[in-house]
Amino acid sequence: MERKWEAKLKQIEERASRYERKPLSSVYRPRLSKPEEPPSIWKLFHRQTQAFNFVKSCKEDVHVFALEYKVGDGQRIYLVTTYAQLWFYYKSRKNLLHCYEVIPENAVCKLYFDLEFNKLANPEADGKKMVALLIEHVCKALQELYRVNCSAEDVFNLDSSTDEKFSRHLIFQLHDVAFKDNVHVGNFVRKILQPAFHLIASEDDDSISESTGHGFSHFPETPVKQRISFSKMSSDRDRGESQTQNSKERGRLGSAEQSSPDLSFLVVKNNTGEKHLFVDLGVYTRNRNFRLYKSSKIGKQVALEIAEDNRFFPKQSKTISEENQYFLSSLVSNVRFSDTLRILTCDTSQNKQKRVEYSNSTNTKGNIEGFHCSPYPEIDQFVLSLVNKNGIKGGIRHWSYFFPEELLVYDICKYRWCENIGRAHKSNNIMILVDLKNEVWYQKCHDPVCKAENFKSDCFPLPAEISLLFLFKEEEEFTAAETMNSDTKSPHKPPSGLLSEGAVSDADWDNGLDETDFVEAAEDAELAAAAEHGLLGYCSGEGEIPDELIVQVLQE
DNA sequence: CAGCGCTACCACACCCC
DNA sequence: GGTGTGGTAGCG
Repeated sequence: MERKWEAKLKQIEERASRYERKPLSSVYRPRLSKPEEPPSIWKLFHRQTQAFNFVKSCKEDVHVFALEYKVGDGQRIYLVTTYAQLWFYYKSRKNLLHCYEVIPENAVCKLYFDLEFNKLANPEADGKKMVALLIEHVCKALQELYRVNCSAEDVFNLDSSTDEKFSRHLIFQLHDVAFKDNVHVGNFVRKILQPAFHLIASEDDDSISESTGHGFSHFPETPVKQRISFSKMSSDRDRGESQTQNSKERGRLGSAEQSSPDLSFLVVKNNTGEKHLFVDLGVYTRNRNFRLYKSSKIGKQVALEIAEDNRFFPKQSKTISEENQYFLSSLVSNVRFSDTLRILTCDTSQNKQKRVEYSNSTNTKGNIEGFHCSPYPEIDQFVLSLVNKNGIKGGIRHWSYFFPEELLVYDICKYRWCENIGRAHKSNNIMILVDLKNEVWYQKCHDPVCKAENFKSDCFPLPAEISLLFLFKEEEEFTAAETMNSDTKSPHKPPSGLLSEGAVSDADWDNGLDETDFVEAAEDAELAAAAEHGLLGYCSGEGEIPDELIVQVLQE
């Protein structure tokens, strides 16, 4: 949502400055293109958002490419055209020398890797062998996690190495299988490379050989650099998950084999001697520019060419040249549509947690926690009503839910009234505890004195409407969780316009709908159901709620 | 006239010991 | 010293 606002704002500002520079002529004359003209689409934009807006307005199957045009500062312009037309002008390699595919955010795409290491800093590294081992590991993971069969023959292997640098792009050509988008690809890649992270976390050089073969028992307590994307909030849970994942993997690989995949071959040194992974994890961001087959970086001579050890060979075609086939295969977001296309997803534990928070609590064994608002907005409302008294507007700083006890613990901010001392604490915050099992609430606090005597206020019954509502909501959430589950598990067809071969209809454009909206709509279904009862809570970013809304809820 | 999307890093505030 | 936050240089 925030992203959309930012993008919209940026667009508006951009438009404003454009009109200031070039005001509209007094008479606006729209022109129609001649119907007999062949469809030729070749449009350049200075701004990526403009390029994507044009793509959306286009009936044809067009795509955004980035062209480097100034040496040094990596400045790019954006080209919108079809794959066929780009290839027509591109194939001669006389112009368009520094082209990048823009892998659109939220677009279905292939599994891909950017691999590199400094040859001088890693004189003993055998790049080809490392690529082969990586492919093997990835194929195994695809089989284990998604039951997808593939081998090195399905991996288009492109080389862009120099004397100093070993550099490869791998683009997986899976049959009837693609990822939901490149962020999911990144999640998948990080997940399957997890065992390698602890190898680079340690400082001493001997740890590589030492730690291999010991399996996963030496996971570092602190998340290493690459895992920074996982939030602090979910790190414990995430660690737990990776452990179970690892033990599963251990089981599947069998006891005869090593207890865990040996990924030490992925560890390389950069030119300052620091340990890094052979796999570049920085290429799975939104609208990532990925260099095209036969393109070079501006200012450099080396283009991406088919690697010596490439084992992928496209199908022979009478209408499409072999080179064109390779070109099309190299495009990450060129996913062939089929009725049996499977879309793979890989959420981070952060995203998973979001789902868990709003789904049936019995699905999860561990306790959950969060900030500002819990999965029970009505209870949040009630708690907020308790801490909004005498002109003091308290808020929810943090909440935790303990499953066995069915206990919601709210850390309150700003409001510090303590029943124990009969006044507000000066520097310590209080807690409100909601016991869902016994349908009561009570107060405790962080004050050391109160803590020492294990102070707990009297229990007060929860309002009947909250207890009742809780029962209702549990039922709704159960069904909602079920639907969500089947949705994510079963391979589903994305809405048309999402696939690279489908065009976005004008209707979609007018509605401003995109794939994210569909997903959000589905996830909000249960909240919408709650809203129908007129009791849905309301949470601002600050955890503060308009008074009139609280009143409304309490009256009901 | 005009790139984009991050992350790593730093400075700083705040809190609690 | 631990932890959160806000701003930014610089990387991919």
